[in-house]
Amino acid sequence: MLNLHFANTRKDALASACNINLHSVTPTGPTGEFGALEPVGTRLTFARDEEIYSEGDDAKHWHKVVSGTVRTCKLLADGRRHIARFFFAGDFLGIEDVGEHALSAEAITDVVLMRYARAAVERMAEQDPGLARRVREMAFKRIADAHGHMLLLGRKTAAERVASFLLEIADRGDHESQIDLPMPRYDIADYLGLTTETVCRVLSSLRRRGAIAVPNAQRIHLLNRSELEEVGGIH
Amino acid sequence: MLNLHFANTRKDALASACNINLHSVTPTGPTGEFGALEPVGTRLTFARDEEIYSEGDDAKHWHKVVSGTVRTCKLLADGRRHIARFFFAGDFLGIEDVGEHALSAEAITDVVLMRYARAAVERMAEQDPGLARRVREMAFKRIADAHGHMLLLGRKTAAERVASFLLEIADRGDHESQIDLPMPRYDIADYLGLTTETVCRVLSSLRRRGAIAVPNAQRIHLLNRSELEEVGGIH
DNA sequence: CGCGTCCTTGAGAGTTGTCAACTCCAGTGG
DNA sequence: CCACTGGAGTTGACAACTCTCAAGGACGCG
Repeated sequence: MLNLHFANTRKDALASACNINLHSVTPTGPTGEFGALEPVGTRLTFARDEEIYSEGDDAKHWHKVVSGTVRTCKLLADGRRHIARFFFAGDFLGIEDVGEHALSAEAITDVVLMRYARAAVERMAEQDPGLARRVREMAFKRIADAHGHMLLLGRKTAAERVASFLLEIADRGDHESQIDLPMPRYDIADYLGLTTETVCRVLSSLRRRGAIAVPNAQRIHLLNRSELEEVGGIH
Repeated sequence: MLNLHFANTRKDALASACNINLHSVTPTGPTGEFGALEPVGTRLTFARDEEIYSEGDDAKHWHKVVSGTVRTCKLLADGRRHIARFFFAGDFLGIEDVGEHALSAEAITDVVLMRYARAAVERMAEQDPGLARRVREMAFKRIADAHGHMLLLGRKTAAERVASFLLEIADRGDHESQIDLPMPRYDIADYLGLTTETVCRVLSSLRRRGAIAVPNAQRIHLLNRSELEEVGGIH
């Protein structure tokens, strides 16, 4: 049952510090429906495998992913790990942590983030009912996602979990049937409550069945979506 | 892997309909921090095993539990079930369901609820930033709880899950070391991602180890909290 | 080109699920 | 009042899915 994943300690000397640029506006455009936040944000970059914040840190900020991929995770005392969610460009992280962070956040790839002071966001929400509503609705969406994931973790088989995962990533990505997996297999395993080996075996089995193609470890083509949906347990 | 739980179809003739009393104020006092909602609520009662709402129904209302216990659950096509949460007196349910309910809600015991029209709550939240903030914070709390439960489902052993469950219920209940389990074993199993048999076996094992006493199936005494915390995986 | 990390596959072990039998208890009806 | 009944709870024997441990292969980076 032990599942130790040691953080990769290799760090690029250039990027090992968190480079804070005081540009107050991101060049990538408005923050989705949260454009009002733009002026109060700070731009940050993190290198691959760098920690963005740690479980137990004061939750003074929200972050929005500008580019790259982030994971949030929780650890048990003996090192067993669970990944709560993957965050891609445009996703907000840390919104639910009120006093201190309940999860740690780590950069899976090199990452660019916008950082917003929680106090400032709260202040704006007190003034702007529309912003407050959008925050509520984002939180509601997260709860609904969590319910789906709990069903997956509590009741789905390994094959169903992996198939559901591929469909989820495909839905969140740009291409309908071609997906990019920036995270290693053990991250997928910790997200799905499995081991690396089991994830690999299921992927191989799906490949042999012709449901997917795996040109390289980071790229997967969905060849037969309906078969995946069948394996994934049409909810 | 099949885990069919057929709803108990026995219903008291007297209580089979949902009795709507048009009293607009509950006699049990203010709605926690949501006292402002009181005047817009309606009182309802449901009999044991009655459905309060179903997955897919329009989510037109919030509910607050006045007395009794409620479960919210999600089903897979073949009947496998997951219980997302148990709701006791004072708990709100359905807040996260925006368009339609993502889970169904069922009465575990006879239940009294207050029902609030979602539209009215939204309208009040637009006017009252304090209410909006309390709703946000309740949602954030639910997300944090869900993260803890996902860690349990994804990475804890059967013994750890049951021990964590006992501690959770004890913390949410009135007594520190005496807990009341209104739900049957298969509800606990579906909450923890286990089977009834495994839940029973772990409880028996904890009883033999002297960590708990089980005077009857619905009542459990925590005799050695620190041992439970150890088994439950501290943190 | 060599090293390290990640990925993949195999063999065997272990935890939990499945199936089955029995007990317990509450509610029911004689 | 008590036997009957059916669902829930408990326990045992066995099966199976997933994990563990191990080894080899692929790929990227220096």
